[in-house]
Amino acid sequence: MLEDRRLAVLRAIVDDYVTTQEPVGSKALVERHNLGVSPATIRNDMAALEDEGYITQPHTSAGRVPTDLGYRMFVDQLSTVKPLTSAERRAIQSFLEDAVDLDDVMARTVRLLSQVTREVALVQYPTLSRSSVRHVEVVSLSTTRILVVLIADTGRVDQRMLDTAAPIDETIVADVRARIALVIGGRRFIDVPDLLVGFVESFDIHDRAFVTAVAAIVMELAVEKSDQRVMIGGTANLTRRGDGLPMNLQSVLEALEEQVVLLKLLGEATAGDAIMVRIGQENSIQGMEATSVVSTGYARGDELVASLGVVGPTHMDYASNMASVHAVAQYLGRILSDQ
Amino acid sequence: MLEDRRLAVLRAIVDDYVTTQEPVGSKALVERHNLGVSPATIRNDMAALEDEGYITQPHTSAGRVPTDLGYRMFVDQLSTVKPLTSAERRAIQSFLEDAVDLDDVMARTVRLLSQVTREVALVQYPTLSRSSVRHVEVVSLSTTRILVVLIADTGRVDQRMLDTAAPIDETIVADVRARIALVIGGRRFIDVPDLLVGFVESFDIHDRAFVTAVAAIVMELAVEKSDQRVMIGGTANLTRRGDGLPMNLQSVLEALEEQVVLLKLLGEATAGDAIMVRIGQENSIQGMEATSVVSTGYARGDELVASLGVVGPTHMDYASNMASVHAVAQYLGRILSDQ
DNA sequence: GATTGGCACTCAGGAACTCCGAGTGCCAAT
DNA sequence: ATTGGCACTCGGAGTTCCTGAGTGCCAATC
Repeated sequence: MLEDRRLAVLRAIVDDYVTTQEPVGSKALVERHNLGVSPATIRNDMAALEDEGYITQPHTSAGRVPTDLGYRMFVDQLSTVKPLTSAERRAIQSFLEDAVDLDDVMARTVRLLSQVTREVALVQYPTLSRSSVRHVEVVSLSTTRILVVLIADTGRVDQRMLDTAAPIDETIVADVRARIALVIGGRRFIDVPDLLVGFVESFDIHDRAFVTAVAAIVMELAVEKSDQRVMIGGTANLTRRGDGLPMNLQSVLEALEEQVVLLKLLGEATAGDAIMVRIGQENSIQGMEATSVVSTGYARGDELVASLGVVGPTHMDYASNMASVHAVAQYLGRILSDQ
Repeated sequence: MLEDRRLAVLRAIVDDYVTTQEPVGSKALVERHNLGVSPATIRNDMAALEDEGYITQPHTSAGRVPTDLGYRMFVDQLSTVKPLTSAERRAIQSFLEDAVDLDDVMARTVRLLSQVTREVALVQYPTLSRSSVRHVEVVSLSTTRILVVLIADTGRVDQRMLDTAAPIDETIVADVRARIALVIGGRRFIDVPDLLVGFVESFDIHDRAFVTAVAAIVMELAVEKSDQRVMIGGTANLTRRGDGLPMNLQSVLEALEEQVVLLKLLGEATAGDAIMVRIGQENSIQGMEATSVVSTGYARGDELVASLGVVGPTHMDYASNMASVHAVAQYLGRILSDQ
């Protein structure tokens, strides 16, 4: 009972602080939420919560503000994911299904997510490693220039240029194209390195330098470059909050320009399709100590292929954002699988 | 003589204001620049400059600040483009020439430009219209799903998915692939629509629905989508200025999220390889009334293929930024042509 | 006619000060 | 355990004052 009320108080504090952005006091709390007790009682609870590290005072004689730990507790208590309204669902669906290609799907998703949550949205491109090679193309652009293109069954296309020392004959290019397609076509990206064992040796010794280079590029495309892309949108939302920005805008913007950082932010979310929330300092990235990340994986069919999520201040609306992230991930998965 | 000094005064005001960000007064002016006259004389000149609309006072009894018109005059007077140091040149060159493919070149360029100028950098992907088709590929991903890929001689790759109503036979796909490659391979993108006249009719009537769809996509890729991509970077630089931000950060960030807006910003710069500067309100885009754009075209070989530039507050360092934009455009062109 | 020193005037912005009220902790009573 | 009472704290809003950088104008000078 006592414990119950304390949790209710914490929840109420987070609620109020998220909406008003101002430290919340005991009196305001009993007025707005109908807890059936007096302010004095609440004060006792608040003192206890402060001792336990869930809330803090910006200065003596001011209301309380949740700490990272407080948000954490709050989020952990959130069991029921608030469902979206049917209007929202319709909007999401129709917005996404007009997409014409993978880039478009990603672009629409990031836009959608940032508009719905009013936070910064991140969407990772489907990873190649778990999908397979739909098509591989080797094209000569000039006598010393070759373009290698890999097309995944997710619709993702990656290409890479190759400059050779000596001119390459078109017949060899055609030969390589045909044979490499035979070897890795339809196979999983993750198996590509194994499949290419011995591939180079099957060619005439004169051509091996070239074939080796092509094989290296294919491997690079299939493995190393396989999850390098993240799309970002809604950065303008960082400035939306009332001036009381608890985070350094510049450092956040800087961090968000690094693909590597974005991948790290999302990458830690790969554990299943659960919704992951990283709050403030739980997040190890330089310059993002005062931000939270809500993310989850999304699937194509029944395979997780990548992650998406939002980044915002620690005093974000976790409940809504978790619901939105969840819903968008669901619909994105559906779109990817349908098509 | 008199006119000369007025210009010198304007130049000095812009110089000082750009560095200090504070209204500049007559006394400070004679101290910092060695104009051989007294403050009183400068005051007269300043009054005249104000009458002519080149400078203004934020409030009575404060120093002067350049107006958009003042910056315009200043920029027009800048004849000599300040050359970069040889160290800077080396840095640019080595940074750009490590790029592995077109995406990488663009990413490096945008990063470079934003770091050198400390402004927001924009780089447009090479336009297709003036380049030619290096390769066209039609691949069936499934029986009702076709992927069309167009590769330009600039190294740019565009793809587009097509869902068909009825299943398509692989032999037809191969036929279309071969014949369309024959028709438009090696030709200029700009000529593609003409070349495709009568193409559909050369097929069996049963296949025309499919062929029409493919042709439509090829045309779309070749023409409509031909200059749709702009890369952006360095948005964190928007927050760098001392708090006295004369522009609304949010509206600028919002505007910069719209590809269309970016294209418009750069698109107006296509006139030759001259450096174009659009100052404040000269720029018609919503939300960017307090920003300036410095941009120029860049060439591949001797053909202009697209534009790049920087966006920043009207009180940017025009001389340096113009030099940087010019230099980066030069080197980018060189890299694109070399390879 | 251009330049200059002198001078009265303006006014934004910082410093110092006051004051209010939301909020707290603690305690005795219930 | 809860509550009303009460003394205490202190950030922030509001006010006032003051300074100094900067101006415009004018008469004197070159």
